[in-house]
Amino acid sequence: MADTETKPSKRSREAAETRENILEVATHEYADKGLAGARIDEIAEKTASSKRMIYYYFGGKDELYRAVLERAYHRIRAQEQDAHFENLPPVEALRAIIGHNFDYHFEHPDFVRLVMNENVHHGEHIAHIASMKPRNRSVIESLGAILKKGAEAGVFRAGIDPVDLHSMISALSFYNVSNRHTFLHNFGVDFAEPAVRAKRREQIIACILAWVTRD
Amino acid sequence: MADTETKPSKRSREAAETRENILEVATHEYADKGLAGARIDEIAEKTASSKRMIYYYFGGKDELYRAVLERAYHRIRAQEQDAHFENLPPVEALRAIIGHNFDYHFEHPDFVRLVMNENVHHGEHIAHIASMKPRNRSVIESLGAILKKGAEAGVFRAGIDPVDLHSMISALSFYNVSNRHTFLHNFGVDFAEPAVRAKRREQIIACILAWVTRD
Amino acid sequence: MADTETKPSKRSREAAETRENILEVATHEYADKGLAGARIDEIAEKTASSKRMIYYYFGGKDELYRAVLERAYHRIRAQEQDAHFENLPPVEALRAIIGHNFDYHFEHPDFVRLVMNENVHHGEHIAHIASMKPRNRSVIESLGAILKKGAEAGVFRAGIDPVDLHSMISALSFYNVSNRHTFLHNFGVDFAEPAVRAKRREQIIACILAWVTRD
Amino acid sequence: MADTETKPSKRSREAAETRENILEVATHEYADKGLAGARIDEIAEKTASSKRMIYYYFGGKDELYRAVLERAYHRIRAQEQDAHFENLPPVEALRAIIGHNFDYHFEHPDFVRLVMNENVHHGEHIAHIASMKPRNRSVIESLGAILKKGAEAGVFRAGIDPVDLHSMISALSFYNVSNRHTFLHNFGVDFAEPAVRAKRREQIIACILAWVTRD
DNA sequence: GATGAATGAGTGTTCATTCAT
DNA sequence: TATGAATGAACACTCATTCAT
Repeated sequence: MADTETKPSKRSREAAETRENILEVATHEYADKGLAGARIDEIAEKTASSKRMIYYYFGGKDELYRAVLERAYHRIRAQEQDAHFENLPPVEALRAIIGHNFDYHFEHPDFVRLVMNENVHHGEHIAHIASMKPRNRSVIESLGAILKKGAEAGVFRAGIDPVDLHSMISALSFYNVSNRHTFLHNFGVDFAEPAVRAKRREQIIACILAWVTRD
Repeated sequence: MADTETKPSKRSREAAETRENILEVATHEYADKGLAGARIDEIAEKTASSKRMIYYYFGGKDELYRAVLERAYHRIRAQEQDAHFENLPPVEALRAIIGHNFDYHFEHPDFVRLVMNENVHHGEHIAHIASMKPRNRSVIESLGAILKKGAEAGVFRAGIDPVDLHSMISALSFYNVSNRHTFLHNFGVDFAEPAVRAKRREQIIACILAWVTRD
Repeated sequence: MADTETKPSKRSREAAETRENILEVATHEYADKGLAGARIDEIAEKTASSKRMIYYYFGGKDELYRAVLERAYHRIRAQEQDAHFENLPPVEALRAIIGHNFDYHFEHPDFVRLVMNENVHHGEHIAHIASMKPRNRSVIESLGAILKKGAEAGVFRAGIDPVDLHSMISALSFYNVSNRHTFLHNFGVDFAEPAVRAKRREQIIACILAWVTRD
Repeated sequence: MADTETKPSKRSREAAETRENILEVATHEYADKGLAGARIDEIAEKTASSKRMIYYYFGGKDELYRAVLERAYHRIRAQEQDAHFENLPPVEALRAIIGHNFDYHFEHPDFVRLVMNENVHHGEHIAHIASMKPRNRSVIESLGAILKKGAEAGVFRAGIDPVDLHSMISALSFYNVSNRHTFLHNFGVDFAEPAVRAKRREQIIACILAWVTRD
């Protein structure tokens, strides 16, 4: 029956929901407390299902963490691929990309915190996740195309490595979320405050544009 | 008694050494595994003394962590205060400060990782540490003085908030250490490689200078 | 319906095959790991059918174990009954019986291990299996007949209890399989090695014959 | 101080008692239920101390099992070494050794059951215990000396391998304890009944002597 | 000041079994 | 009859912390 493919059974649909529900809860817990600090019991409790199901679907605490990490990365890459700024003039395209990246970090603190945690663990878990590199490549290619167009148009310096550019954008976007609490305590400025956030957004765009345009 | 200050007894000298030894070991453990991931038993084992001493001197796991965090911050602020670049011309001074900050992060990954961890914990522990703000102020004052001198000299734009400038420098320096592992996995570039590190050092300096200098 | 016996339906034939397949797999698992050590999931996985079928056909882990145990005992008793040595002269008949018993143990380690396991469980499961005693009786009767014939012929001592004789044969045959691993480790001799096995076979026959013939 | 060696502190004496108490309880539990069937919680409960102490002293379930196994073997070998029958005439010495071995098995069913369990586990744990072989050697040497003396005196056959002899004695002694429950169920004879036991003791001695003595 | 022994609450994981389709 | 999903009780093991000497 064609139906079996187009209409998944009620059972399997519910199963997918269970899985997704677990991932959602776990994402928040791991982001909030880190891999070592999160508790399987607590994740299970906040879930619509049970602790047993976590083991049924994911195998264990670490494997669940990896599934969470993979999902988080897939989401940001998917967003990046959805956003097509290549048709804009180079400067506008770069402005848009930086702004988009900046906003994404702010709107997805869980992603930022998962990445922090993964670095705390020396990236040992991300190493086990395949299928990540092809997605990363497209980000770089996109930046590369804009840089090339801008260089040809004489608005950008030539010779800028798109990976370097990406690290600049990423570093400046990441910090606002990753270091929010210590920065607030040390300097009394909360990056999450709307006014501060808007100001920083412009500064970061300006900073990077200044870097790519000046000789 | 004046004696206790001028001639510390053998006992108290040894006590200070024990304390320092514990802090050193604990710094590395907390930096390596995070607060939740670190183990008191493991810290004690790597120490020249015993688990009992940790409780004797610091009270518990969290208190030890706070002592470690405080010590790490004191050290970076001390270094920053030792480095006096105010007498250099503004551009040179800023170059020196950025380079110094960049290098400090690279040479003290434990500090970077402790700060990451503290943010994972929403800065709840740094909040309990007093005596941090005065030290932070001096960093900002130092940058403020340079900005002012540069603006007066016409080389820097006017109206730059030294706190914003500090966040720029910090973000760009921090990222290379904090996100080293995920960046390596995703883009195949290891920030810790000497050539990469040197290149990024120059780019970061260039980027910030481009931002603060007048067009 | 007579049909159900003479022409088993396809369904019931398949059902019998499913049952038998489960028993075969379970026999090996229980023999290998013991009742407590065996895992229903693992048994189900190695089966051509599923975990649900185990519960459908047998009821549960313990009941499956009993079915396995019963089947294993039925098989050895069936073999013993198939082997008719009563027509041989007493000494030859006894030789044949001992040799046959010795070989059976070697060739059916799963049976030996199931019996070991059952004794570990204080024989609580075998107690629930009916229909075992009549079969055991025939072994004893067979030995009794040979002993009687031998005593009458003057080659065996009189007054030997066939149950005692059976326990001698059984003990000497069982040990080679049941204690193979510890004996190998302790004394460096592997009963399963062909040369060792052949030597022991002769010694055991000789030993028991010496016992029944000497005064 | 010499005292520290001759007079162990109260603490360490109590610690040794705790260890020993755990071993005693664990021996019985492992012997009763097997490695897979025994429960750490249950062992802990029957102990004068706690579950945590089991992990403190032994490390885990398997390691505790190994400690139990090692202790059980050390005890039987120690008993064997304490019993000196070498000065008796060969036949009497052998009688004594067999009787002693037979009795030991009856009086130490835990030992027998631990060995059964170890064989269920394919001897994988005993393989990790060092220091067992030298002790085993002395049993064989002892039997070898008796066999030699008996052969020289013309009462025993020449050429009997003491390891073979040991396996005969061991097999016949072991079975009465190891297979007690199934034998009782199958043949209605309880090896543990005093009369049965006494009868089997004599039969086993007679059987082995018949085998080793010259016709 | 220093050490090994002890503890209880918790932490990840596994198990036999049952349910819904 | 057959299958994947679900369950709760139990299980082995770990942790920060305290006690006794």
